Amino acid sequence: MTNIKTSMPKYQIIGEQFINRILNGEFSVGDSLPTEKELCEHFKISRHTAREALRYITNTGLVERRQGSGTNVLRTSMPEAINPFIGSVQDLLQHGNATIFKLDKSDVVLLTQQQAELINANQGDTYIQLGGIRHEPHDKKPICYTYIYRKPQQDHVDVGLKDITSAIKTIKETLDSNKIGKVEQTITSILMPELVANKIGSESNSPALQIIRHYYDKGQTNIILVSESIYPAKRFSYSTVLFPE
Amino acid sequence: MTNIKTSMPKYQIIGEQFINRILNGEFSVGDSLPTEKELCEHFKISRHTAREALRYITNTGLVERRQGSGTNVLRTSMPEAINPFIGSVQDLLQHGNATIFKLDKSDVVLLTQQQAELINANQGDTYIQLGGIRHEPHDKKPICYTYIYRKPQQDHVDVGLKDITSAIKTIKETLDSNKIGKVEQTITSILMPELVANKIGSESNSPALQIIRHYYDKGQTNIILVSESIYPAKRFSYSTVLFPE
DNA sequence: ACTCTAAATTTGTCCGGACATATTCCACAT
DNA sequence: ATGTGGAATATGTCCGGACAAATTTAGAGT
Repeated sequence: MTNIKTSMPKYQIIGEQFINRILNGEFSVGDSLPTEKELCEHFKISRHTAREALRYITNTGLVERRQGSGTNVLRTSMPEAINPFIGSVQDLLQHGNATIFKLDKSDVVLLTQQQAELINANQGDTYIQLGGIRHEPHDKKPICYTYIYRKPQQDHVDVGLKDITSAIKTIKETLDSNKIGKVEQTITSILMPELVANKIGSESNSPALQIIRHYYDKGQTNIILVSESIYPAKRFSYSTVLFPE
Repeated sequence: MTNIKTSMPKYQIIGEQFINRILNGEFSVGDSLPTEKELCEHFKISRHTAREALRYITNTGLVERRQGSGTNVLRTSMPEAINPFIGSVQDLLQHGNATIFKLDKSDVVLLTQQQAELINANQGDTYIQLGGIRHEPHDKKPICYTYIYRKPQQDHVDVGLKDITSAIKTIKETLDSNKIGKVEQTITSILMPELVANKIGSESNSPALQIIRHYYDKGQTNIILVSESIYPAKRFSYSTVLFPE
């Protein structure tokens, strides 16, 4: 699966090539990559393009460049992608806005025992369930699969969620930071369900992070909605910073 | 404190300027930064330098660039510099004090590739490694297995850790709350290693939560020690509450 | 064998230009 | 109003060149 797309820019083609060679063990830690000049001559490209290719590789964190010295291999495996520190509701929503949510399904369901436990509800309750994939912006790489649950409350939000065309817009309006009192968040470890694995291009039964969030209103008593997100652990982890006092 | 250093490159000076303006609230989320052309004209620079400046800003994660559209503000605070308050270090230590840590092993080890990646160190480095089981005080059921890593620093802490009889006391003293500046915490999902599974009576290869904590000193530059805890997901999850700022 | 210096190497910064591609905007037709 | 198409705008890719700054290498001298 090198690349079907011929439309990839030169620097990216060359960059990907070296990234793969590093990951495949053709370069060891400490080894030097070709210099800009060597890349120019070998690939018949301008120095600018060679530099862009090396920058592309550097951005993965696999190599390091030092003026006067060259480009050296730092690691031979992809560093884990770490999600940005989320410390407040604002951070959470900003993170949501910085990524793209692609709706996959919209249903009204009767909660199974398992689902009910997850979202602290009762088995057999009727809930609106949305499912979707969260992507990096302008990148096809999926971040996670997210289910959104909402207890029907016979209001305009219900109507908006049930209609696929307005569902995302409705979610964004509902999760406005000045409508939210608090968010309870529970993180645990599960095995990637096959259904989700297929949709986000991950491996079934591999370790996965499951983050469940309960969004409460300003009064902190009513649950606005509940989300369940499943992240492949190979690519993502959850980081926080704690300060004394 | 604009810059005493006149040796900063143009793109960086301009980039820093806009980063500060974003952090100071001069731009809101969704606002557009000047276009490349506008930067060129305003600062009398080439398009290349303008692009480098915008790339410099983009690398902070504060803005996003889209072809044909422009440069838009994604967030107005530095992802790493936020003051999140998910729980305090005190809470963490309190929990630690309320449980019993039973030392299982004490060694000086050369870090494997995997271990080095975990604790952000270099492969082959010498580290003091402690392993132990954390119990509830009135319950024999183990909570988690914890590894503690410390880079030898030729001080009394080293000596204390290496001696089994004083190791636990030394850990408690070292992690005294008024010696700690911050704790960075990373949570991910793994499969329960067989070695750990046996010791805490869990199932091998079942989903597990792995929490890695980096304890920094008051200056927030030196790592005092690193801990890695493995929890069986069937029994434990990690919960936090987020509030609006 | 060693040190110091100068040259060569390599990346960093900055300028100029050209065309490609994605988005936005507006006039025009429906 | 609606939407369709093309112009204007904005970023992306790629080329050429020049000099600066850091590092490495090689050589001269002791």
